[in-house]
Amino acid sequence: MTIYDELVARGLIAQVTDEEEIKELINNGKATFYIGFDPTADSLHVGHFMALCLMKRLQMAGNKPVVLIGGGTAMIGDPSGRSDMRQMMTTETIAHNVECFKKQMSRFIDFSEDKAILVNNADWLMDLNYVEVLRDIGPHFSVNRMLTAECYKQRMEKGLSFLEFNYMIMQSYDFYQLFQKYGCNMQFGGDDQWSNMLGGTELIRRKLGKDAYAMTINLLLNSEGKKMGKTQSGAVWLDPNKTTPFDFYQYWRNVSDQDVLKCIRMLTFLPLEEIEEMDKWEGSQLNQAKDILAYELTKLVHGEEEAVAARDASKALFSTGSAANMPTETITSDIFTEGKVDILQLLISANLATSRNEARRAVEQGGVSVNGDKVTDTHTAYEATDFAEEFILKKGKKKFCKVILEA
RNA sequence: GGGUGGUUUCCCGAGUGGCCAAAGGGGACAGACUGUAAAUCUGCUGCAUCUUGCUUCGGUGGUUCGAAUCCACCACCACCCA
Repeated sequence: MTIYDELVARGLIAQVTDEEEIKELINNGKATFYIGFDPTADSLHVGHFMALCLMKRLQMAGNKPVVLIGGGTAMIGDPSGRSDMRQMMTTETIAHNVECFKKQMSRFIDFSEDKAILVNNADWLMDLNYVEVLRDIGPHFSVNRMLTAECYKQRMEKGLSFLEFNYMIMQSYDFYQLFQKYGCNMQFGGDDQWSNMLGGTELIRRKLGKDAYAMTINLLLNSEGKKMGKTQSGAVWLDPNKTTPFDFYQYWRNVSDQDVLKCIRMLTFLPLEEIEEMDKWEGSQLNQAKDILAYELTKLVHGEEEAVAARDASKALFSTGSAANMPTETITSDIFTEGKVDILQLLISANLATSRNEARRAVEQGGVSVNGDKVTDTHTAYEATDFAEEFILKKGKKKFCKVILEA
């Protein structure tokens, strides 16, 4: 099976500029391709992870990846797929994020022996001269056409600033630069990037009279059409300090029935034959598939050890198993008054509630338990000696932790 | 630059002088049912010393016994005209 066919079989490919040519190039390991990542946060998230997996797959097939970190484009902010303007980021924040990205990337992509290149578009975008760029690039873009681009459509109602409007031009310029510098003839990215990417291929054609190609991968959407990898409290991060391996595991363990197989297909490296087998599973059997998905992804992102620990902790909570790998929260004795802590304060200190009101509600509604015993009285209090033994605090069905009192 | 409309609690959105911690919906959270799924039903959703109290309705000042509601100025946003 060729790499292109595999990408199709996994449901990854969304749009391509020239299917035959792209097949020819990537199947034979002749492509030098780039994917851009704007450092808009201090950690990569699931969307980036998909792109990195795509890179890895193509790299394994002999193609050469160019990782472009958008230290320059992040100064502008991509309006694609957004209904509101991005918060402008300070130069310092961007620089910090660039460093964080670099660190995380090396976990997924092999940069040794020139097998992959990492560049930052700040290196060429920051020194551009306004008038020169206008004269050089400007004539090749039609405002009329840009305005009809899908990525700006949503913004035509809410408003689009000139700053953001220029994003497409910057991204196109990147491709043009990489084409010349590194012979980079392909750009890949999320499907929301399609119009920006086309801007680049067009610019190369007009300026250099040469062909370049673009291909987008499907965004990971759940059955309700919403982007996956987001929780109410924000993105699911790859940085273990921002999303613990356990929470990461739980996120995937809890995807809905309809989404499991899609996720396995798109995100894991499991062989397709194995996946086809799972596709036959139904009903509660899908829980196994969810476990596989969660385990595989946690392993890819955090390593095998963490994946085993997360799976273990999850078993301890939902079936039987040791409490050894449970998430822990450490408290100190300064939350004690007169040698005691009440249950409400304890919930807050263990990060299971944000206010006493919220904690009280949880207790009153019967959602809180300690070591398996339901706590019904909001005045329940504990002493230091209570924490000498195992103290497992649970709020709701899925949130819990082992509380440890620091001496 | 001119005009018009707007800014309400996580989001949408009602409220135009006291009965407003603020309708309704969504989301979130908790409970029941389940398979750590979905659907459904119930409760709940500012903070706290919790049947009392305190702080919120873009910002600042003012009118009033009393303001999310009235007035002034400022800021921001959308639309129309230039």
